[in-house]
Amino acid sequence: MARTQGSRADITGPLIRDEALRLFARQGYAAVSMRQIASAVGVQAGALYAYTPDKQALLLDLLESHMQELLAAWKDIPGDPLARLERFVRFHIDTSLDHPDAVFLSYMELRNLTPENFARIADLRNRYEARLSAILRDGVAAGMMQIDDVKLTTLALIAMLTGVTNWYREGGRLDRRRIGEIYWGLVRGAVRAV
Amino acid sequence: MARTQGSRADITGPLIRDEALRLFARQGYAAVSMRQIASAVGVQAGALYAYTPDKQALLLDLLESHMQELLAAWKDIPGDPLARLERFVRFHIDTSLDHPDAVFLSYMELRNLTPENFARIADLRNRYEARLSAILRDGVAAGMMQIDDVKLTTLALIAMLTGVTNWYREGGRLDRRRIGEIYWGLVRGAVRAV
DNA sequence: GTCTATATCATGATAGAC
DNA sequence: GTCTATCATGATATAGAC
Repeated sequence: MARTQGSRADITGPLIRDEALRLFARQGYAAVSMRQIASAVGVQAGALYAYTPDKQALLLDLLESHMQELLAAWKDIPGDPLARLERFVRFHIDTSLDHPDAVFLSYMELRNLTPENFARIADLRNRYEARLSAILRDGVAAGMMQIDDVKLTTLALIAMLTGVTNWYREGGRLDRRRIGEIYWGLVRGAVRAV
Repeated sequence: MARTQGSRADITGPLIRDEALRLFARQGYAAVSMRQIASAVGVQAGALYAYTPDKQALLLDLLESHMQELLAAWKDIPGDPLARLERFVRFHIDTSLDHPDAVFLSYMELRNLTPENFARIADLRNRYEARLSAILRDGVAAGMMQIDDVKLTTLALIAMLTGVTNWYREGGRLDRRRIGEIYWGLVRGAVRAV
């Protein structure tokens, strides 16, 4: 028995997520219509509702799976806090540049989440920040870093690293490896591990 | 001769700008309706159009005057590059905390500007960043700082400093002076001026 | 300068055919 | 699973009275 007209359930779902992420990041959640997403996917607007109950659930899904992926991807290693910090810096930059749209969404569209959904994302974000805080604390304890305030330094460093997505362009003046080196130099100095 | 009904031209203009800034920052440009702004001001939606030709012009006006104010407020001083850098750090943090909504808008709603309007804001932003780059270059020339890449370091530091608006809450654990100290410590280390 | 009323259009979401 | 058609709502912006 042949499929019904134009059914492509296997690829439509991921496509909706991809296009929604791209459009939300470029124009903002509120500025993007369901018709616009549907058009980018190549279906009619009504078809989207076979995959998501509503627009808000689509946003939550994008943010939540990004944060889950981020948490799952980072594997700390035992040993020298300085080596762990360098790995974190390069990991965070690489991941941010691999998923610039998701990173942008994560910082910009939290306010468009319902309070309950916001709490879920904030919790995931806190767990990620705690990974960096742990490294900094260990570095201080080992006498290898000098840090006035671990919590503030965590937030400051993450803001600095995430900022690469604001200006990085593929094929630009600096490649990723070089960017990682420069930022690692800044971070190493900031924690007085020169 | 008495004024016509409810006319308050002297205060309505600034009020519209204040409320629009507040609402745009909290909900996003696209998510805020002209009715919503009017309601916050205490007039009907139609009255807004006596002050702005349209919603886009209102956004441009807010962003442009914020950047102009920022540029006008920063006065560099001759002398020790390190002292100049410290002043810049404290200035940027204080200004960001004084105008958190405008700072947020400046980073967030550029994408909702028309290309022409975007170019105007980007130009102002570049001029501001150039102020910091100049200090860093002087610091390197004087042998007081070690910086791999002045342009990148400029962007990294500004992203870090601006990040305070993401978590700062009036009356929180740390006051502004202490925050300034901590960030200055991070910056001083990052440029190897320990 | 502000109000009321309205023109025009786009939106999120749903119903039912296939 | 997708389409077409549609409902109900709310958007920007304008016109004309006061």
